[in-house]
Amino acid sequence: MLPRDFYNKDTVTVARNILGKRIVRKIKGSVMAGIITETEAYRHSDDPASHAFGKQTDRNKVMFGEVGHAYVYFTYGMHYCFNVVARHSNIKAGAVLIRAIEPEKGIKKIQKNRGITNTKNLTNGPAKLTQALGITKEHYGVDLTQDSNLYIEDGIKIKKIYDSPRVGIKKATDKLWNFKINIEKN
DNA sequence: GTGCAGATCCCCT
DNA sequence: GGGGATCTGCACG
Repeated sequence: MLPRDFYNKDTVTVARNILGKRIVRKIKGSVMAGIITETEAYRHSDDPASHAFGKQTDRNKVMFGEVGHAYVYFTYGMHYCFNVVARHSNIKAGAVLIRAIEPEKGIKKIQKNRGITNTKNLTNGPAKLTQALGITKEHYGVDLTQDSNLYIEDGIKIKKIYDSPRVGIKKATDKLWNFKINIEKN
């Protein structure tokens, strides 16, 4: 697993550094894993698009807690999104949204969870990958630096990172806090 | 290939 | 009571 201090840096820095790392998910003996290919940074008082922009609430409290834990939230009435709490210690809250992964292990299980068999659209979206890996609100607050049924470990080396505006938000669209890599050309 | 409507729950005001 | 860090299917052409 990645150590705790990997997440104890500026949220934007962690969002870049975590590209190419591997998410591992274990369910009853079967193992799924994938390489992180797209992320977004969400910070605190300087980021109106962040769930932690305002005060601390029951929903966002994990973003104010210890780094390296999972922040899972439910949205649009049917989807879960998966974040990792990460911030420099002089900032109160922050998290990195995992938007896409490249499937490596357990593709059959992933296809079953998604209910489709094609390989392109399996995990290329924030709600798709949570469905694919079976991540739900039961993972809210889970420590990702411990060996459990969900954690993050070192992965592959990265060459080029592409910076873009974040997706699906209406505030702070000037910030280029969406980061992705191209595995094919890596 | 593009674009839009519908699904449908939880949290915050 | 309103809107959201989304995905899918269907319509159109």
